[in-house]
Amino acid sequence: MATMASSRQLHRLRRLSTAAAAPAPTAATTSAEAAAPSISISRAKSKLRSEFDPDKALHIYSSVSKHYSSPVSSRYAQDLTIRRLAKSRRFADIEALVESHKKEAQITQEPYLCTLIRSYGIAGMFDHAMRTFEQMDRLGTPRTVLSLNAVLSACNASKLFDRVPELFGALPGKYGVSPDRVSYGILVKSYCEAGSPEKAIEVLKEMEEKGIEVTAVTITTILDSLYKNGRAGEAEELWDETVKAGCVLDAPAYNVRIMHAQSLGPEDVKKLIQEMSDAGFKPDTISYNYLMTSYLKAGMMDEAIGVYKELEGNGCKPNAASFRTLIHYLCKNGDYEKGYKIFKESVKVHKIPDFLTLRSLVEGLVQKKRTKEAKGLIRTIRKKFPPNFLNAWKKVEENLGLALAANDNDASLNLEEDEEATG
DNA sequence: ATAGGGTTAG
Repeated sequence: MATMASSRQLHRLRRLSTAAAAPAPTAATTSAEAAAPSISISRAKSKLRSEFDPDKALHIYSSVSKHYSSPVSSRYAQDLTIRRLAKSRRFADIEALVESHKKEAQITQEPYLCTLIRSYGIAGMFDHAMRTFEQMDRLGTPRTVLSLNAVLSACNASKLFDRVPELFGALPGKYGVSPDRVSYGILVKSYCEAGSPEKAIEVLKEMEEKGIEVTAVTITTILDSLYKNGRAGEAEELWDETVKAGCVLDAPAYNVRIMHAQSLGPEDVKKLIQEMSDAGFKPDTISYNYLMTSYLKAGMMDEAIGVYKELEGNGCKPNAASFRTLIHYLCKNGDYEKGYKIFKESVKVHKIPDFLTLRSLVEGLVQKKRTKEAKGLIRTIRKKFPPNFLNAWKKVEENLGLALAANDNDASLNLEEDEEATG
């Protein structure tokens, strides 16, 4: 299974090499919709999380979408379905699905229509998003800044960062809608994503002149971009100016600073977490993950495990990244037994790490002759993962079978037997 | 009811 970071990179590359809206040669059909039984949104969410087959994802989503209640409650399910379909380049199916929603009675409600614009954005189908925005008069949907923001956002989501400033200039006049602080936030994001945080800072000046509030969200976008472009000095400057201007920075803003401090060392991270607390913002899982990671990078494994163990006491829960990072570094350090313990905890809360981490864990366990643990891990993986993951996993198992035959005479990993034993 | 921060290592 691809990691988040690399799949995002792949997505970017893919977008550059293909016309996003070009339909895949698969048949456009939403026939699943007719047959889908009704299920609750929360049930759909949990099913969608583990469903990697886009057809099945579509089926699950369709079964819930007709019970549409509000944009918020179905957003997660909708986004996930679109992402699955887009990843498989099923653009014709996405179009069929989204267009079918334009026939719903709620289409005259702007928030509902915005979810459709959003879906096209997530799929990288910006021209469809734009067309939906333009169709609003015909569909009888009143147009406010909400849909303006939706279409600008879809432009960013489609990675067309250069087009956002252009649309920001043209659309308000053309459609008689004034941009608000969110619109400006989207504009700022586009400059940052295009690698020009200095242009984003100029936007801040324009906002001040026009009396539009600059929020912590907008500042955080720019801080992140400055740090990522190696401009830490300018980031600190912006932070100080923002505080001086009386804008309240919050937990996500602190986390951007902590992200940067992480590369400086655990002491710097600890100091910032303290500063964050003192300022009245509760450090969250993301903050502590940075602390844990900085310990791991410094080879301070016990301290890192300490951070992990204290998460709960600090009112936080480990997330998928906590497990993955911790197990990854424990393996790198040869602490496979400790890694296995953490792995078992990740299974309990349904946050199993990615393929590569699991591979290095099981290989390490076998190498250390912890056959029982290795078998336990393999049993769990077979139960928990979808078939396309298991195809790659099978190769890992096969290689281990060879390694075992060569090094270990009595403990062979007879996987067929194991499979039967667990039923 | 729209805009922000995350995870390995190569």
